[in-house]
Amino acid sequence: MSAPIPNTADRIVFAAMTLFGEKGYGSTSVADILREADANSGSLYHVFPTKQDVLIAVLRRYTEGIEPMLLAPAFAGVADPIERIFALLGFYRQALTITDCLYGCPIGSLALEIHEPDPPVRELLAANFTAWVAAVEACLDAAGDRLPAGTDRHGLAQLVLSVMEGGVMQARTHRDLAGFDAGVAALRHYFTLLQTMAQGEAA
Amino acid sequence: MSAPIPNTADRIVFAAMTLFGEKGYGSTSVADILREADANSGSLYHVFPTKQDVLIAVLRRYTEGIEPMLLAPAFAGVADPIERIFALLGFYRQALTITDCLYGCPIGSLALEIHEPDPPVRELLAANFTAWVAAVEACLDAAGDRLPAGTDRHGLAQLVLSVMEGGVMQARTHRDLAGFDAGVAALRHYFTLLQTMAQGEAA
DNA sequence: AACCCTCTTGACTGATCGTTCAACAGGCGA
DNA sequence: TCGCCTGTTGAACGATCAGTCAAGAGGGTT
Repeated sequence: MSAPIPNTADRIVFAAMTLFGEKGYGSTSVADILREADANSGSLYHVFPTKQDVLIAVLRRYTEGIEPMLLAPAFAGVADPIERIFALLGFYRQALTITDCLYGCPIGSLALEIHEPDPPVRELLAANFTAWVAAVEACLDAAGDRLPAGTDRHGLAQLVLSVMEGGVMQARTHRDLAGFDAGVAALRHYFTLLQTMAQGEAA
Repeated sequence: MSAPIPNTADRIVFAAMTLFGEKGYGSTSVADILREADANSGSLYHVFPTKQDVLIAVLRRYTEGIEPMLLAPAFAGVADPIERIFALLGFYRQALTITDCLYGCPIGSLALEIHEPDPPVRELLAANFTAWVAAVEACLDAAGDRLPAGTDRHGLAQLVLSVMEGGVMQARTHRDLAGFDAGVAALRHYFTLLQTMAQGEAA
């Protein structure tokens, strides 16, 4: 378990992940990636046919990282499934706080930046959203009959994603967390009403 | 009222508005704009010091266009203030439908693409969001006591913006309206619950 | 006519872009 | 020791980028 020395390919992917998150895909040059990864262009093109293949590797790593890097830390110490959803939202809030409202969700940024993405890129972006929504939906399932019977849990999970992405967008644009917080507060209120409804059903 | 012949500056702004919406700011070259506007580089740089000033002009035009180009047509024939909000969301849905889920909200796309925008750009993006939220908030105000007393109308309007932007993002990424529709349906349900609450208060 | 001013033309610049490639380094099996 | 393979080096390439500029067109004023 000693610290593994990252090989060139891993350093490149990590550097690209950082830079794509900070500056976006189009505004990050291959030269930027090489500088950040301390590598040469030949090494990059020995592993990745094109810059887009670096993006694909980055998106794959994001997909793999959802569970260990995002859900696990966000859910740590939170047992209640509905509170887990808000803990997840709190995780993004923290990222915004730390970076002065600059860094939000890299998948959302890339999804809107890449306007006509090649099929593999679009599918990976979609897969990231799907996995995120599935994680929230699993929390809703775990909440069992605390939600009204017949609740569209998948649709509700998609609403949670919209609240997160829309909140990040507003926070970044206004350099102010208010828009993010307002969305989360309204969502919280909606969940309260849903749980009240479910209690009424039980009686 | 005969059709005015657009001058070069207007043609450039219109071309840039189209292209920034289709391909984004970074992926649109000045040469693209000149081709679309049928103009020469000297003409553009005679009017606009830099490419960013073209973006600023585009964002100004978007701000001016919110009322006549967005709200007026979306609200046409819809008197009920709460239905107006959903008519506005329907307007974006229509844009997604027409363009096969490619074209969403240009302001949202630009807001996430421009990562460290110069102050004037960021302020114009923020002004667009502010005006949009204010329009929704005005509908909520017009709904009067159909919403519970003490409702945070500004925060609720920000939620509506998040639902729109998050829905557009999901629709574009999945090339499928389902994520957009699910968010709107959940929002509709939340509004129904709020109105039920308000009726209970009245009794 | 002479002058001025606004706007247009389009070739041009230097920088930067993504990408290529011949040369080379080092470990490993024969 | 030899060849082989994986991976590295960094100069170089053509394309494209945002931006420049000297020249001129066209209309209004004197």
